[in-house]
Amino acid sequence: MPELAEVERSRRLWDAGRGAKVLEVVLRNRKSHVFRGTDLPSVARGITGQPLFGSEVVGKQMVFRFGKRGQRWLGLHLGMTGELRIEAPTYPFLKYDHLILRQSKRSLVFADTRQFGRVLFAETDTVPNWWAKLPPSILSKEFTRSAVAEFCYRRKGSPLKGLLLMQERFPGIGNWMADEILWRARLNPQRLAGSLSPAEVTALYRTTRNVCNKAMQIVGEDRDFPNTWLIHHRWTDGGKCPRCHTSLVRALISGRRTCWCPQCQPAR
DNA sequence: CCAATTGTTATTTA
DNA sequence: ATAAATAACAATTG
Repeated sequence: MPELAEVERSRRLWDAGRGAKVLEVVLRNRKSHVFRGTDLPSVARGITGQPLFGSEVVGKQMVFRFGKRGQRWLGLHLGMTGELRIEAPTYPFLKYDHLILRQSKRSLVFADTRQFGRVLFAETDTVPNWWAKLPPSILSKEFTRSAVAEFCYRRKGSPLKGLLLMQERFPGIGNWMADEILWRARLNPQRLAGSLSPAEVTALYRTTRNVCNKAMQIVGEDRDFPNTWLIHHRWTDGGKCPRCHTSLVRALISGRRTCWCPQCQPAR
């Protein structure tokens, strides 16, 4: 379930191998869709024998840097079903394990059944283009109310649900987080971005930051989301709004399954 | 066999 | 030219 917080959790998992050398790079399923456009020989050549230098995350994108100066960049995206795991050093592999980095004390595993994820690689002392062009994180200083307001205007014809899924402005937001944010901001997901009052734009901005902040905190402390969050109620039939206990409604909006409370989030 | 799936991107439509 | 909708990608599950 890779959205913002889960991606951070994954990064942290692999980061356990920081400082340790990669003894072997195992590439399985070389034809896999996750390697579309990836030059596999340079991945193997570039990482074998190199220490894990550090890792970063922006939205749903992760980068793991290798080498003494961190000049070998391995970009990972988990797509819809990707996951990172830590296994024993001699762990063999399962069917959908695509990339395994062997260290003396552990194996770093990247698996993805549906293969919408992606592996990128670059060897460069400067930041690779695919990393440099990422938008500012939602929890960074550059993510401001006015940036959200401008985006609402530019995408004025988009339903709010679709708006929040646009990674160019809301990196890391996925299906469940979008629903969570709109529910908390009391905004109907079908409302068009251009229809928001200034107060509603403020609410959208603040709630977005808030939900991201809380999600990161919860993952950091390795806790589960409280039962007062919509996420626990949105998938099951007959789910009730945790706030007012009205029956939740589900429909396809912006092509994505969406859940909301008709009482708290009126259509207008 | 059909529909659905916590994502992105190329193509089509308006 | 823009922006929004749709199809496609691949695999599994009910």
